[in-house]
Amino acid sequence: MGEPKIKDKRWSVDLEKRIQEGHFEPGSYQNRYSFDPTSDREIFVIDTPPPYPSGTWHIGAVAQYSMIDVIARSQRLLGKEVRFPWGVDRNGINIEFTVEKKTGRKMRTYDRGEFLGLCSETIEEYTQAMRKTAKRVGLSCDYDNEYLTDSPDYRAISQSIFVDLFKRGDIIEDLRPNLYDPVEGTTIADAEVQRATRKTSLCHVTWTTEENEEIVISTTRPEMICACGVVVVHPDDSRYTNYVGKKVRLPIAVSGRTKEVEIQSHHSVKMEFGSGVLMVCSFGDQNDVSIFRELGLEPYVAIDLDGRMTDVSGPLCGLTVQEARLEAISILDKSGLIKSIEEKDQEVPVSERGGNPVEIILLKEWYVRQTHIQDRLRELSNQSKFIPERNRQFLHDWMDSVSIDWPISRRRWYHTEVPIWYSQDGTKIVVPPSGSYVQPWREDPPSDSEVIDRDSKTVIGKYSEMLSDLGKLQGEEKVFDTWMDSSNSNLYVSGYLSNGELFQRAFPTSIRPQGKEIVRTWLYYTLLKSALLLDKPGFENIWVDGLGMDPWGRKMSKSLGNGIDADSVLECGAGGRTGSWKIKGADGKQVVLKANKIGSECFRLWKACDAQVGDDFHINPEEIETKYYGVLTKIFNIARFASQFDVPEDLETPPHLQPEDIWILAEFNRTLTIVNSSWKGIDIYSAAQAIKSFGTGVFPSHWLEMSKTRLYDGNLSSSWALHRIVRDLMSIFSPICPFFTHYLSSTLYGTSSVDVREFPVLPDGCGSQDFESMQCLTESLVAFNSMVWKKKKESGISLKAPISKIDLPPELEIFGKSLRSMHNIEI
RNA sequence: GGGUCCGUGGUCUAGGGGUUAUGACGUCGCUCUUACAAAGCGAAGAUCGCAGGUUCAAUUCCUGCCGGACCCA
Repeated sequence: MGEPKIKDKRWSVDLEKRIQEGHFEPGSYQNRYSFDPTSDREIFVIDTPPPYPSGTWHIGAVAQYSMIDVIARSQRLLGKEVRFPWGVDRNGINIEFTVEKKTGRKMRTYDRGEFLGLCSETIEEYTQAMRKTAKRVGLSCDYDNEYLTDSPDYRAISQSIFVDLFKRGDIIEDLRPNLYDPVEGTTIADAEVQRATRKTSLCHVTWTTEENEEIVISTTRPEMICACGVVVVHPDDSRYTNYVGKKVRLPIAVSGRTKEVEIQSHHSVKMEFGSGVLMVCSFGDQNDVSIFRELGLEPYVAIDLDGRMTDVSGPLCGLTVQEARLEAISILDKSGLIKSIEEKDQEVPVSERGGNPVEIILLKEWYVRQTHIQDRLRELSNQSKFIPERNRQFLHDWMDSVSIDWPISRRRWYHTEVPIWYSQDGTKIVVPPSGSYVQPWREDPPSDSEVIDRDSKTVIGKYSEMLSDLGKLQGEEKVFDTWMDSSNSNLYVSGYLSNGELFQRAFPTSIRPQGKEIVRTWLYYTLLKSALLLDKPGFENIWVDGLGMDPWGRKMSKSLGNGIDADSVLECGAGGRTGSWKIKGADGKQVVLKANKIGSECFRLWKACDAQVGDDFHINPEEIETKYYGVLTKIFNIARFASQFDVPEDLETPPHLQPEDIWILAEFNRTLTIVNSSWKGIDIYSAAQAIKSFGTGVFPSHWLEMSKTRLYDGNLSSSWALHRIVRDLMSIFSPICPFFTHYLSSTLYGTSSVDVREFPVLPDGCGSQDFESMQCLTESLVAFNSMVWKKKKESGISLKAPISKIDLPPELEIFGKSLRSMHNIEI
């Protein structure tokens, strides 16, 4: 016994930062956390969500990410060889928007190469900031092998997979109606469409039949009359039975098409909407598209790629959609054909990224076929374990609603290029060899490229040998949807195309951790890829967490003004600074939240203890501090207390143990069992609860108080139990609070808890044959101690004052000496 | 319109067909007892959203409703 080896009197954010500084030293960091693909240990690959660098990293996302780190560390503790990659998703329209905003110039006013340079510079700044936050929150990623989705390396894999799927016929090109954002000039996928409520005018327009009968048609889109292919009524609607089969004249002039359309019946018409008569235009909305397909009608292209009306629209030609709508109303009004106009709230589809109203336009795009494989995909996905199980439903719901193929090409720039060149006559296609990254819009194919027949998709020769047959090549200008890149992440991190031996061992990827909001995109597309390429499930486990919400239960977002930046929470308390956050409360008024100290360890502990996986979690810094900082202080001081007693030479071999110590080892053993099975089952919450309740409850309050006399007397049994428990407690706690436990275990025992690669098991000789009977005493012991404490309180005497007339329950007589000494009981 | 989750002391939360419903924060009282006052100990505080139903028994299961949140059409 002597002075405590731990000098600090309490845990602090400054101490945490000091520990962190030493932790990222080159060398020691790699030894701890790098991944050895040739290891004999069981391989555990985590398909981490590559975050998109956008300037600030959201506290909710960081909270989620810190739990992925807990998974990584706990699997290391269980002895697995863990690959915890650090990937960054850098492709996409977001960074293009950022650059446009920063420079005040639209993308298309730039030279393409110049614009890419600007994007890449800007995203690099953001990437650096993000990596810093990742380290600050303690993510034990393999930073040295960082992957970027816009690197030639990663893009080469994307392109190779594209070529592979293309050769198999799973990727096709076709002219189809597509969702299109005319403002940003690009196709978008179903999954990227959102709904927005807008005020629209519902016009009731008078049309006349060939027999000069009047019929009123209600529409919110009079500018689309030029694309009308048919007018429909409900088959059961007796008001219009007589009209079916007749022809009506279009009420606005058109050019280059028939001026009349037929009235037909269709079950999709809502009789109670407007007049109950519907005009069906090519590509007015999704329903129009399906009716056109069903009736085999000839579509009219009314809107061009710039969002302007085409020739077919006659007097509206050249106007934007918005202008054309007003002009159409004005023309109809002048002809006296507007019966009335109603202002209505309408839900309109808008693009997720740009917020622009979406049009449906006929375009030649590339598609991944997906409708044919849904049944198989469901079978395969059912082989993965979902954590929690109920979140499987999100995937099933989405799969049920998939009805068209996935358009993967985009008319943007900062993305992976579609790796295709077309021959001069358009009948042949040149594709690059596997493993190369190409930019067809500015370079020629590599010499070892292949030539493929465009229709039959068969390889017809080598590019280098067919130069003369191809004529002047035309490089594809389109790029991939970003999900086309990020949906390869599991393949990439498991060694697909880069390390066949590893891939054999590592696929299906051990776990996919992610948020529930991207089930329909990232998860779905990844599973689709794995199914198409390998006919295998993508993952063994799929861990789907909830979302970070504000303290009032609303999703954090910029527009609501209730977002919190991650760095501000992690730094709160450093240098004694108080953190302060102004956010909008539930009533729209600004609320100021304050906390004095949080840091990464407290933050991680909070997330681990406070929210079950899959549940949305409320983020309130005040609460994080008040609920969890005390827990750290408590455990810190237990270690500090222990540090004043010499560590027994051999912590592997117990001395002859006394009943008090067998009892606490029994309790600890129960905790070890729970934590072990929780880590195995990727149940962070249960592990955290078990550790917290043992470490702040029965261990310090009852055993430690009861054992002080023996410890100060140099009793070996008690000091062995104390140190063995503290040491192993640090190990099992290290996945949640790595810096905290690293510091304590290194200081006390000379070995770090974060280096433990085997889950602790109590050695023989701990009296395990008595564990069961000892555990039965816990309840009685706790009750007895409380009774004495209460009695002293009621008598108004201090806890160390002597007390008499206290009888021990007979079953506690084996702890008699300790209890009498603890409470100063006089006989 | 569909799906998922949630409604338990002032606040947050655990649980789950059966005698006094878990824990934390806050509140109040006491205590600086050789780890810990950025702490400890103790106390008060809940008819478990509402209405039906199943049952000997419901806060727990079922149905409906009300309220909140998220996802989707």
